[in-house]
Amino acid sequence: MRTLKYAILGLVNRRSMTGYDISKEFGEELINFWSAKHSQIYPELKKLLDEGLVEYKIEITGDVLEKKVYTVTEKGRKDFLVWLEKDEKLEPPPKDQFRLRSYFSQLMEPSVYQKLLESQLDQRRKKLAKLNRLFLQYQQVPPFGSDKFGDYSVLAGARFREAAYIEWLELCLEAVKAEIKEKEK
Amino acid sequence: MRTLKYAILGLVNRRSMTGYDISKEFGEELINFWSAKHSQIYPELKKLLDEGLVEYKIEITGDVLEKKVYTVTEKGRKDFLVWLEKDEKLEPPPKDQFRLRSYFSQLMEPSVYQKLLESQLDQRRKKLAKLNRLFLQYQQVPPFGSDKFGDYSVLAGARFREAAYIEWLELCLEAVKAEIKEKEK
DNA sequence: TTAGTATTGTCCTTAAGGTTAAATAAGATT
DNA sequence: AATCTTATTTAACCTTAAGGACAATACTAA
Repeated sequence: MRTLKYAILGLVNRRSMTGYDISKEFGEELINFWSAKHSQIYPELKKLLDEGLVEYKIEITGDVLEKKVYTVTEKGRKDFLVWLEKDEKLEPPPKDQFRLRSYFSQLMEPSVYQKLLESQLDQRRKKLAKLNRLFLQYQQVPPFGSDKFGDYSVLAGARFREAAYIEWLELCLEAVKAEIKEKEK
Repeated sequence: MRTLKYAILGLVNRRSMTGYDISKEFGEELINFWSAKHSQIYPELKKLLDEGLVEYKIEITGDVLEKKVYTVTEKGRKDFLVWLEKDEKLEPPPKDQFRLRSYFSQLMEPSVYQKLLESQLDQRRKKLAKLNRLFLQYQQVPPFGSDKFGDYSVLAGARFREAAYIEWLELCLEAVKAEIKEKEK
């Protein structure tokens, strides 16, 4: 369903930007639920251009470096809004390699699985701590309609998600530890 | 990293099965964190065969219908175990269309976003209820190493995930409702 | 002057997923 | 007994998504 199309359209709708800027955006807040390499972005921008959904002006940085600054067209804005307001069915649950490993975990030595779990936990906790630090910026929920609401909302969502993942890992870890104790008897 | 390869190898390692059986497995517990269409499975099986990681025997159903029953080879089992025990860095967060919409939600009328949120909530709650029903089967945590541990673990994980998603949706809904009330004044 | 950042792009491979086709089997119905 | 439906089984074909590798040039600040 070409979702990248709408991610880009949405970003360019906020403010004019270059392909490089878009690329950077995917490395900031968006990274918690969307990403794309520049090798996807540039071809997609070209496509949007062909479809008349965006247009660009060339700006010169320094002496010669040409930047293509993209702006959304009226057609593009409409197209984006139609997508934005669409009520869709749930997507299939995301693929998750670690869950796949856990599904087959009985084939490992408990101590090996324990190590994997601890490594995951460590990484997830660090990630959550980072999200929490970002979250501190918000003294209160920014009002819906304000610039900050989107950022706040997805950040809050990412925190819930990570916290839930950690809960799950802890549960698994408990079970493995119990097993190891059992064995020692 | 050809994760489908390992998903299939893991399944076939449990018990011999046909492509069709594998296909069905992806529609059951696995569906909470992995899936694949048969149009991916058959080519992958052929590849695994070429690599000597699986082999098959033909069984006849009825008079003529040939079933290819796949079994993992020793080489395949080793390959699978190496993957299984690998400690990997976190994957990038999964793409999520609804989060993307939320990120841009300020561009919608609050009432429109409210409808979207309520629809998502409805669907997620139904899904969680289904997971909870399945979860009732387990009186207690099955011991690690037992057949059921994998099933239990990923089911528990799916419950945490859905519950967290619902929490997030509720938080968003609160914010939008507050905004609507504010406006009415 | 050199290292790092900015900027735009192509090419190639694999992964993913949808559509269609085609044949047989098994069970239910008329 | 004939027929209808649903499940089983394998497979080709096509499109999009994703991500890594390669390439080239320009600007900025230490």
